[in-house]
Amino acid sequence: MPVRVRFAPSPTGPLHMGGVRTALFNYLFAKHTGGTFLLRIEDTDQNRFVPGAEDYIMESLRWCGIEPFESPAAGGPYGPYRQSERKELGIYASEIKKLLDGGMAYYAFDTAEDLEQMRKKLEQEKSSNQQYNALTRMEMKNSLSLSREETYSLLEKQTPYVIRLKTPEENTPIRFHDLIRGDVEVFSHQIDDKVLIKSDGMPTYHFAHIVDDYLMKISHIIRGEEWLPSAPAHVLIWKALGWEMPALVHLPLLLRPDGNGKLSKRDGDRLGFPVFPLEWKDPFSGEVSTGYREKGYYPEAFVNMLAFLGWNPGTEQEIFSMEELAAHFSFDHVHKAGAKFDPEKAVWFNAKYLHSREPEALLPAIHKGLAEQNISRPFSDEYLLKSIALLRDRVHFEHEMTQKGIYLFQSPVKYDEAIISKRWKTEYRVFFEVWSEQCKTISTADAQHWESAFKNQCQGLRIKPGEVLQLFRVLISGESSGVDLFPMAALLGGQEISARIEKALSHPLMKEV
RNA sequence: GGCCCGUUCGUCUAGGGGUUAGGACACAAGAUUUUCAUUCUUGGAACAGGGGUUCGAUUCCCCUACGGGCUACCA
Repeated sequence: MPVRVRFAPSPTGPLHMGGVRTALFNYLFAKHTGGTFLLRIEDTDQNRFVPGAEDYIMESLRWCGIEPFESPAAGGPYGPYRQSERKELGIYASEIKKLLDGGMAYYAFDTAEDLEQMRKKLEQEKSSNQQYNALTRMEMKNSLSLSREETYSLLEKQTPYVIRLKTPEENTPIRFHDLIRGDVEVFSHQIDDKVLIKSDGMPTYHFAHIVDDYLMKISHIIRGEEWLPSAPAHVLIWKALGWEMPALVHLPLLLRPDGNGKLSKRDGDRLGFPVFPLEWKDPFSGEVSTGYREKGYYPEAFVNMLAFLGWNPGTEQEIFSMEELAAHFSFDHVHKAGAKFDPEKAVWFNAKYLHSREPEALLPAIHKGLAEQNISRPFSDEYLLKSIALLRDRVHFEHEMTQKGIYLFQSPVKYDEAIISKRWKTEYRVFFEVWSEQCKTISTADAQHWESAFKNQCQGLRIKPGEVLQLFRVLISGESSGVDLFPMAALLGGQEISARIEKALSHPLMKEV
């Protein structure tokens, strides 16, 4: 049986990184086995529909390089790929009729108030069972508790109803196998009579996904662990429909970095990291949430990081391309426990990718960064390449090269006050005046030459290099730390260095101290 | 409350009846002959607890504790 897997999000908002990881594991498994990965939109809840969410999901997957072979946009042989459109085809209606006719599902007419009352009562009784199921349904208003005539009359009067799954009357064990968790057993009285068709005529997730997975010939259901508790009910539905079940795979959850609980949007806001792949603007509130893309992450790094949340290759290799990931992926190496997300490791992954980029490949990023900082002065590629060589390994993101290394492209406008007040002495003024003059005469781009010239002068004036080294840096860059000092001087050139020193020496900070 | 799933350094994890319990992130120290970063080296740091089974258990079984998930006409 060929492998066919699906990612089935509902368009109720932006896809969060946990969802992306579920999509990724589906995709990797498909690629690994030579199978098919498809995207199905589960939009059966009309109340929660959010405009733009479906496009967001598609764009997120595209950015990550997780392209579905079949989808609402790409089409495919098992369409349509939106459940709302499948409903129009009458697929769910014909299947639910089989269940109704076979006595495996029934009509229920209870109102919201009825249900609330039942739950209250059960809670007051401290009953261990608090569900609408085999133990309680005969006390409710449905086609099982009502006479045939009463039921017909209610239906004729167009009384709102739902269709529920009829779980077994006896408390029988339901067993299933999960590729990650092994055998799981639950007793049927623990399961509720799940609503299969809502009063608006739409199927619920529980019913729709089973019909669609069957019709789309899905071989493996790979989804988050939050679905594990309802899996036994799904087993019952599969059996009632008389279909062979796909394999079940429940992935561990992504947990918040601190404390406990599922990763949520709030954690991102609070701890300052994105939880969404792409920026998202809420169409109702207008609230904007940032994304990994907008924060400057490479999609490759993001995917690599995500893959390692709950999975490992069993070796010590950590950097994997999508192809390598697919080649090595297996559920045998998926961890059972939830994984706490560590934003710092995400940064590390990005830096790792950045540091292995060829300098030439970083040219566009530098141009973009300079434009963003309104620096219009043209630089030669040679100059830019040398700057990249100096900057690349000390930053974590492309845009940081022109932010943290802005002094390579413009003369500093302010100086690190703390370091100046700590180190500056009046007698150094002479040193730097002499040094500035000397710089004018240095025309070489050889960093070694610059270093020995600087040290020679220190010796001549009986000053230890360590005393003035950092001041030299502050004078020409404004910063107390930065790229290698003498290569930077060599890059900027004698005239520029001299000009910057003179400009700095006329600054009030250097005058008054 | 009930049910299900889980538990190896702070975090992500490897391992699996006999190991100096391995790696990565983070952290600390040292080195690159005097800044900062990178890099390199080194270091501290873990098998939740209690019972079994066994010559031997971190590894297998049970219990407890703790954590998480689910408990909607949401997915």
